[in-house]
Amino acid sequence: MASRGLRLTGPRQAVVDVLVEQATPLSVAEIRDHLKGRRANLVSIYRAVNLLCGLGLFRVVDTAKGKQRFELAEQFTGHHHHLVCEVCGSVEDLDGCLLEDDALNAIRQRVRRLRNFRLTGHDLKLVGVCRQCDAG
Amino acid sequence: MASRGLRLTGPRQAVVDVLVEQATPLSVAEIRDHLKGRRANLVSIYRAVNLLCGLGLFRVVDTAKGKQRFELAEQFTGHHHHLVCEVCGSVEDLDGCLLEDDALNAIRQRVRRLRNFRLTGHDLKLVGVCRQCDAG
DNA sequence: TTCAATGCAAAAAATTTGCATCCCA
DNA sequence: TGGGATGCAAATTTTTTGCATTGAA
Repeated sequence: MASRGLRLTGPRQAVVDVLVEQATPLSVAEIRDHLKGRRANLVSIYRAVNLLCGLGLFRVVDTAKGKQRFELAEQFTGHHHHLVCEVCGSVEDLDGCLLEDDALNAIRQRVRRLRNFRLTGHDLKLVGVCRQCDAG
Repeated sequence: MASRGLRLTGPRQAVVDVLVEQATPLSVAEIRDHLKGRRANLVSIYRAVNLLCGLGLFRVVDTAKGKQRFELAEQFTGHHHHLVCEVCGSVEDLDGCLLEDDALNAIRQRVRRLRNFRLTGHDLKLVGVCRQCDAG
């Protein structure tokens, strides 16, 4: 960070630590709720996640209803998918990839030719009902 | 709708028509911008899309930054994936499914056993750069 | 010691709710 | 004509911005 004239400050370190500890994508409000003792203004959390997304260290995950969640970039967590509960909105990670390389390469070429779309990645959301909601 | 004591009113019909015409998921604001002549208050659009989602006729698509987009349910459009531009946020539909039935069934059983998660569907977002943004 | 980062307040954007009026069935 | 739906206004929620002060390097 220093190389870009940026500083590793208390609030930023706290936000990073929370996302490292939690294995699941968190909203800004959830990050604040997990700070426990350490302090960081909500505004600073917003600025931190946006900065870190821009640096490629965090990633936005669109899973919640109209709320953005954030997680560590794939270079840290490895590629994975998400189990999203359609009842309560909870999110669990599922390591590994369900898409075959062959299928992915085929689609990459297809959308390139047909739509001039340059595929750079993908995001698979597995929707269903989680343990808690299925029981209740 | 009548069977449930609901009414097919002007604004509701207008919202449905817009989503039928457009082949891509639209936010509430985008729906309003496509009304062209017909009138519907922004609040009524919110209430309409929420009602129709509840009835299973519309579907929420989490693609935009902190905004929800809506499209017709799969029973009308058929199962498909989305090409999402990471630069401008535009969304295109891509018909068909990239996931093999075998892979899907395997994962359904796996998450059932390991996580007690009951899989009901999935959502694949193909991320990349669209024609316009790649050119500019 | 300097300039980026913070925190407060306030603005902006997105969504929901209350209530009197309207209008579809 | 009655009860659901609309529209306006106002309240909530989520996110961003302005600015004086603070603090990491």
